Amino acid sequence: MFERSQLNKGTLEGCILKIIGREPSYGYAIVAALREAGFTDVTEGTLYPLLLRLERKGMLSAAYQASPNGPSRKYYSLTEQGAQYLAEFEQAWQTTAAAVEAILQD
Amino acid sequence: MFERSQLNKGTLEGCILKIIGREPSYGYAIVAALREAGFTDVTEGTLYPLLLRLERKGMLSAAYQASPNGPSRKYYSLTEQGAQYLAEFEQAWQTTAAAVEAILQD
DNA sequence: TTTGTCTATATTGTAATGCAAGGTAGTGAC
DNA sequence: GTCACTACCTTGCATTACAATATAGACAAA
Repeated sequence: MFERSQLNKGTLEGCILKIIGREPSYGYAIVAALREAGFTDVTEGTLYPLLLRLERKGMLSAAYQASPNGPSRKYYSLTEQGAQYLAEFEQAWQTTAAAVEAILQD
Repeated sequence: MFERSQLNKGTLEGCILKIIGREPSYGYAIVAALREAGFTDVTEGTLYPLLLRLERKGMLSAAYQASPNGPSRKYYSLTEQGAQYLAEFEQAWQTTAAAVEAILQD
């Protein structure tokens, strides 16, 4: 069986930055957005470590904010460095996707 | 700096199976095919371990054949199991690519 | 009041993967 | 006989997605 999750490597990171780039968001909501977009199997166990990694790398900045429904939410914003990283990702994605399509077609 | 190689995870494997599925081929030629398709940075150090892995998993079968230019070539062929795995990969790729595009657009 | 559900974040450990680095060896041209 | 090209292989490392597990607040229903 082919493990679909292998295809998430590298792409998830970029997608998360893109989502946060639109407007600051928090983990629980980001998981929902990813699932809706088609990453149906993404769980919190995947996302939270990833967010922490991106924060430590300086791609994201974070601030807690009270929630009306439960525990405080940790809102992430894209830093300038993160925006640049995102641009690089988008470029790389297009290049790689084109290469894969070139091979798969026919 | 975004590491483009992260996007290769999972995709390379499928692309290799696809190339071999068209007609049996050997490592050195497969590297050339990948480079031409757009995986410009792929090296033998990446490919050979991957081919061995796929062979051990039963996705590929191999046979040595003399070369007119140098050492014997190890020709790989797609097994039945490999063909099924490839089909699963193609399906997964389309799903994932659609999800990424959905997020990146706009 | 306690049970369950939804919201929300975090940590630990593991397996898979790409890749750098290094090594071996055949062929042929100069 | 040295160089360049062809052709294969192995060891070890860093990154990554993910499962599993833990913690905890809010709130409704039983």
